[in-house]
Amino acid sequence: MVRVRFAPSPTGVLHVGGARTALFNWLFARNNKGTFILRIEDTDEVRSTDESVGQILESLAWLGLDWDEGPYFQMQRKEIYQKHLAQLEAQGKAYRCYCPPEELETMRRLALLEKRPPRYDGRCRSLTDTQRQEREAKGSPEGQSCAKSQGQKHVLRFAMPQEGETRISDLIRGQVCFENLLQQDLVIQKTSGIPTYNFACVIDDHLMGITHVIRGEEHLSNTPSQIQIYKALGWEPPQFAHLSMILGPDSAKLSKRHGAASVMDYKNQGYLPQTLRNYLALLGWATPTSQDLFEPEELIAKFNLDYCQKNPAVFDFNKLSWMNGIYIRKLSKSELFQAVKPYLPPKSDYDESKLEEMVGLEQEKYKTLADAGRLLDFFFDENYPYQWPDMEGLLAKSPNMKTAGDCLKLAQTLETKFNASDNFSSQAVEKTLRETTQEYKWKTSEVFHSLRFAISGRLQGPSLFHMAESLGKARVIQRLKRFHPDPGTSPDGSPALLGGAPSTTGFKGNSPRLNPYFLSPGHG
RNA sequence: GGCCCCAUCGUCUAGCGGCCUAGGACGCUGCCCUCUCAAGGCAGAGAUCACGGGUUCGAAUCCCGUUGGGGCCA
Repeated sequence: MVRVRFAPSPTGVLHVGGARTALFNWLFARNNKGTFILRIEDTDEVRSTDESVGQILESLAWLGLDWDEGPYFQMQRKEIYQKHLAQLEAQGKAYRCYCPPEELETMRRLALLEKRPPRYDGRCRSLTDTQRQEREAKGSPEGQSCAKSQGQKHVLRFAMPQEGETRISDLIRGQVCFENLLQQDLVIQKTSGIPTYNFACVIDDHLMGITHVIRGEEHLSNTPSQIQIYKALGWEPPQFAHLSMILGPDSAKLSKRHGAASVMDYKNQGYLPQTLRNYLALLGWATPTSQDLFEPEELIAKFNLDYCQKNPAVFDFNKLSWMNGIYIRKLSKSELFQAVKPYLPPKSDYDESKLEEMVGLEQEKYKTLADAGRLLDFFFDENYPYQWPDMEGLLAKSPNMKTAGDCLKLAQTLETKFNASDNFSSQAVEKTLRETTQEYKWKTSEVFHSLRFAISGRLQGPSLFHMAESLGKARVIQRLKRFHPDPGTSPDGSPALLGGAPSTTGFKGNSPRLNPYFLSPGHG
């Protein structure tokens, strides 16, 4: 029976590297009909926070990675570690070290200076009983954690075997060999009495019956020490699988610097959980056919540790965006609307069904949900500007429409026609437009683009007829009245060349990063 | 500094001794579709498989070394 765990330290947000580890564990468990356990490794009493625990749980839930057991908290299991710590000490497999932190620091510096590996020399290992009593009496070390109430006068170090080697049969990397003599006697219990990460991890993995430890490559170097602890306790180590790292575009470890590093960053920027899950699965894992897109069940069915990649993977924001577009297009209109809603202006004159219709018009263009701003802003802003260079561009491409005045005339014609008709469905709008094209003997594009420009201030947008229908007759006519393609014809006489009055809604599309709606969904 | 890991198009990767004149995907370029932008379809550019030695009839694939990147000790 497969039992795996994800064991984050609650010292910050859940990063994509951690999320990928969680995902692979989860996939492995589900694929093998095994158990996925969540364990919070909060033994770093200084840096661990409840807030971080909350964020990690929230991130996992958002990604849809549900756990079968836990969360367990290591700080609630201190007695358990205590027992095994005492056992090792009694058996002489661990010893008290009284070296003060400053002394260790000096030793390390000296070692580096002499170009030796900066490892603890094991000087406390061979202390006699009398020497030990002396140290106890003196009361060192004086580390910060020692100052705490239950501080002890020593740390406990694990006595690594001095000869032989430790072999790891890694499921991804194969045989990896470490010489025992080169491993240092690592601290397994701090002066505070709390076990260190490496120790608590071993105890829990054993006691929780973990069969496969799937974790990041950064833990590979810790593994020989951990294996020796298993042996000292008379336990069989689990199987190990060390996943390659995830890097940023500059080949450095992925971090905040690269734009988004935490799972919640991606959520807030408008990525779908199914996108991130699918994309993360592709970092360091691939099927023999290099398949890119997976249905959730398919991913579980096909997941296999044998397909894991050994070399590190660079996180490709481009591909993530492409994939997000794919998943956004797969949403139903109402799902899309619900997802995009937090990115829409908090208030507008449109009712829900109208909004849903508008959101759906641009479904194939979203890369992220936050694109709603860029894509739909003109629906909400009656004071959108007209840019003269756009008008010029329009004229340049129009053999029949010679001047801005011609454009205005067309707008007036359309205004009259729309006014005269009761039907303002997209079909009716199209009919009117095509008729007008005939009458004017212009190219369809000349007429269509002119109307688009007049009623939205843009040359790009959704299907013109549907866009008009969504805006509604009254609004379209109002916008046509407002249309002023050049300064001479501006209805209020103000210079219209470089755009109209400032936006009243604050919902402007060209610089989404500056707009609060795009930064935080759920605003307002 | 020591130990450990890694090395195929810009990126994610397929490949596990002959099917490879190296396949797919993102991105890029062009064409088609089209009321614009997208989406979609088609085509194209892009990798002397890090380098140097071996082993073999034959190597991207196995071995050794070098270089480069990363991790741990921190």
